[in-house]
Order: sequence, then structure tokens, then C-alpha cells
Amino acid sequence: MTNKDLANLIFPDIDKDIKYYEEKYKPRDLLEGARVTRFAPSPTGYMHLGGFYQAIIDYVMAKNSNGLFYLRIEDTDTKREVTDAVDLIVESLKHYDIIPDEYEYNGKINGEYGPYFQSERKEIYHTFIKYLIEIGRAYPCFCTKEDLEELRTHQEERKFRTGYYGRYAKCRILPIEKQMELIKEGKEYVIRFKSEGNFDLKFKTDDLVKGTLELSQNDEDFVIMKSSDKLPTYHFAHVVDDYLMHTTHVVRGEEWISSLPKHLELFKAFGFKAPKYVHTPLLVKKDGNSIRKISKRKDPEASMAYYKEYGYPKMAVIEALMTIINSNYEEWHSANPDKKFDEFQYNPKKMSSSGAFFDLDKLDNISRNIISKMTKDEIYDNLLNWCKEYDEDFNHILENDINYSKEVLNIEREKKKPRKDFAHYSDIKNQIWYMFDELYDSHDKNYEWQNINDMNEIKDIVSTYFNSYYNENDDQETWFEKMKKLADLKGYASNMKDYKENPSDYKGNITDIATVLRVAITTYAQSPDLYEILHVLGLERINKRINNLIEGE
RNA sequence: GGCCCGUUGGUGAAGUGGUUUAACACACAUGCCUUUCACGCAUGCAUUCAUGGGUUCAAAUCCCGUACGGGUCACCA
Repeated sequence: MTNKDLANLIFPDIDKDIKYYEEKYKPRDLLEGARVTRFAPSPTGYMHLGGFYQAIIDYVMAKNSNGLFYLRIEDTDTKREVTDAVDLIVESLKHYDIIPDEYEYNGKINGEYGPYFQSERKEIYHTFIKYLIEIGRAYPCFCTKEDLEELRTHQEERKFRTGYYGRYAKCRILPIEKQMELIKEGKEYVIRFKSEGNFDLKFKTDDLVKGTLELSQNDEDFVIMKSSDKLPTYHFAHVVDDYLMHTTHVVRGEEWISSLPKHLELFKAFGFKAPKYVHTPLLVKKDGNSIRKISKRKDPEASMAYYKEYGYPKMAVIEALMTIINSNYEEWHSANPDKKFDEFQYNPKKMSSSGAFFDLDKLDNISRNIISKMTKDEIYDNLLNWCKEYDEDFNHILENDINYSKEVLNIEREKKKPRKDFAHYSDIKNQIWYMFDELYDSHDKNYEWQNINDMNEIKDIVSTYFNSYYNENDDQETWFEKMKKLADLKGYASNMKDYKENPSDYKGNITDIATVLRVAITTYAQSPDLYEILHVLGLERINKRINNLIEGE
């Protein structure tokens, strides 16, 4: 009885060999220096910010080297799988225009190196495992959960390092005859890798972010194939897939560093060249005094859905992430405003090696800048798009009179120093509701009168102004001159200098007049430029409002 | 607990032995501009790089210890 007999007993139907797959998945025809990256999430829930952050790195690394970026779904854990998770992942990437060059979705495979769902690659893994068994580097293990637990407590009590290794790996010394006998009896088993490493020996390996890592050799006979569904574990699938798909750079969270020795030993056992690794720092968050990993349960902003719901422009989210990825991104971007973010030369060495904070304030700032630079047409389209999903009422209002809506959005826009008061689309309605009669009429109005708060005085100022002074066709200068005249007429200083010199000579000053008019029209003491607001509103809306104000109460 | 990684202002960070009196951006504060707000502009905000020691003419930058934080020790990824 030989290893070959064992291998055939375990995988009687596997008739292909590694060569077959190497022939099938030939090296990629890419230019020198082109990087092949992949985003390889497991579909266990929603799209996490940390995953997206990695996908961006993958994408940028591939794009700025004329390489290629693909999506692989790591669905080898059938127990944790969540139904719509793959849809969420694909839709999130799509929403941000991070489109993989190769992927598989809804049964359609786009790319020559698929399938791209690990669950569909079972035969490939089995072929590779079969080979390992044949050369004596893998074996069936019949230990039960109880056996392993016992081992563990035994090791813990003696303060030994826990794990299935060396003399504790009892199934590795089972004679082949015994192994085959147990399998024929129908005993449950997993396949373990037979390690040749020595934990006391260290080796050095390079990580593109962390630099040189000094790690102990792996000596654990870790599981490479599970018993229940015969699917491989992550460690095994990673090695086989990234070899066959010719990944050049593996981007993953730094939590994987501790299992790197396992992966490297596996690559070595096959005689494959390992890819380069980019172990990214975790996204963390300050919670009181402690720092912790950003968590989906406690932090809504951990989910990509958060940014969509709030209506952040997609470039804002991407740029906020880019500034964490390489802090010189911002500088580069302002020097190259017309270049796309994926032209930025990402440098893993410049990446922070400690945990990174994702700062929502910073996101808001970036977002404000981006929104302020949009043309009225762009912001209108984007807002409408967002409203279609999250605010149907506002959507209808915006579509009711498209030109008017665009003019409203255009207030203090399309100029050198545009307003920067919208951080996300869900902000907008609350800030400009008074521009739309449909919202204005039904809105609770809390007039923020300031210095002048006597209603008779207010009504007098408002009616005099709109009856005798306001003219829609005035330019801004004339418009303001008229307001000054009104101020003089009513006993308010039109010149601030005069007012400051002799405040007691006046009832108030020009700012009080402007404020009354502003509040009368918008209810707010603070608003964008009043001249523009009046101009956009138009006489009809204005008259309706002042009539209501004067006749009301 | 073992092993690994890390620690520069409120935040992201630049910086790898001497143009650093520690860049830039966000946040914050003050002032200017101004019919309000926002914008813009100006100024301020770490005498110090977790901490103790060492190497050196010279250290945030190199070495050792300590503390603290994080990761990982599954038939999860």
C-alpha cells in the first residue's frame, strides 16, 4: 500500500493532475511590471468598509500598473454564508465604479481563469490535495472534536503551545493500511497538511507594508480540507487559487500575518512561487479611551450602505479612503486635479503600519468640496438619483419644475468660490426646503427674528420694501442701494461706519433690515445670498409669502 | 499565556542620523473680509516624536529594556 493507493481511495474520481490546470490557466499575457490583484471577500454579510478599502488598494495597484484586478468569492464556509451577500458585494463595487476585470455573477463567468466562486472549484482543490497525499505531504486525520479538545486542554495545562503539531499530530504516523481501513469503515476525517517546519527556527520574509517580518516556521499540520463538505480551508484555497489565477500581489488585512508561515510552507511544498503580500493595517476607531477595530455591530459607518444612505458622492468616499491609504494622495490630487484616482501611484511602503482611523469629519470636508465643484446639472442629477431611492417626495418636487430646481441648486454655485454647505445629499432638503412652495407651505415655521422683533415694525419694513423698492430686474448693486435707502427712510443706519460712531442716533443698522427681509422670506436668520434667493424665488412666490406674513397672526 | 506587529498634536500623517525652530490636510480657536451664514484670507494650536537607558560630535530617525495598544493561536475567513 502506497500513498498513491491512499490518494486514489480518497479521490477516486479525480483523473486530472496539476499539469492539466497549469496548461489550462496559462501565465497571463501582461506587460512587465503589471500587477494582478484580487478582491476576495467571503459572503458572510454586508459590505464592510474595511473590505472596500482593500478593494480600492487592489484596484489602484492593478490600474496604475496596466495590470488586472479580479473578484473571487471565497465561499468555502457554507455555515456562515449569507444569501444576498454576493449581491451586496457586487452592487457596492458597481456603485463606486470599481469594476473587476474578471468576475462571475449570476452564473455568468467573465474571464479565463474561473470559476471565480471557490465552491465551484472543488475539483481543482481535490486534484491539488491528491497530489499532496501522493507525495506524502498530506494525510487523513480521524481525530474528533473531543480528541482535539482533549489535546488542547492537555497542552494548556502544561503551558505548552497549543495546536496539532509534532508529536501531538497523532494521525500523521498512522500506517497507510490503517488509514485506508478507517476510511473504508466510513469514519469521518479531514485532510491535514504534513508540515516539515520547525517552530524554533525563524525565517525572514518581506511584506510590502510592514517590511521584513521575522516569523517562526510553521510546524502545524493544519487542516486543508474539511470533512463535512470536502471544501478546502482558506489556507489551502488561497495558495491554489492565487497560483492558478496568477495573482502577483495579495492585499489582505494584517490579521493574516500570523498564518503567513502556513501559506508559505504550502507554496514551498508545491514548488510554487509565492505572491507578494500587502498586509494592510486594520481600520480602527476610538471608542472612549480605547481603540478598537471598526465593528459592524457598533458602528453604522462600518457598512458601505451607510454612505449610500446618507448620500455621499462616491468620489468622496473613495478619496477619503485614498487619504488613509497613502497620506500623500491629497497633495498629489491637488497637483493633478484632472487625473483619476487610479492614476495615483500607490506605495505600500508609505502606508501607515499601525491602525488607521476613518475620520467622518474628514469625509464631510472632502465631500463638501466635491459637491461644491459640481455644476448645477451634475448636482441635480446626483441629488435626483439619491432621492429616487431615499426620498420620493423630494424627488417629485425636484422633477416638478426642473429648471427651477436647478436654479435653486445653483445659488452661489458655478463660481470661483462656491458655497460648501452640503456634505451629502441627505443634507440638502433640510437646508433649502424654503425654496419650494410644496415644502414651505406645510413646513412648521419658526421665524428667527433678531434685533428687530416687533411685528408691526417688521410688517412695515417688509411691505414698504417689497411694495416700493424691490425690483426683480435690478442688479445686485442697485438692489443693495435700494435697501440702504429703505434703511435711511426707517431710521436705520445705512452706513456701518456712521452707525459705529453714533449708534444712539439710529434704531439699528442696515444688517437689521437685511435680516428682517431674510427671515421674512426664508424664516432663517442665516441663509445663502439674499439677492440670489429673491431672484430665484421670483415675485409670485415672494408676494405669496409676504402677504401671508402681513395678513397672518 | 505563547508568537507577531505597532506607538509622532484632538484626527489622518510627513519624516529612515545633521537644511525640522517636526511638512501638509482635517478639526478647533481668534482675527480680517462681509447685508447673515458659508466661502476665502491671516494667525494660533506637539519646546517635542509612549517611556527608561545606550551608540554618536549629532537621534523622532540606530540598539536594548519597560509600558501601553492591536493582531493571532478553529474542520472561520
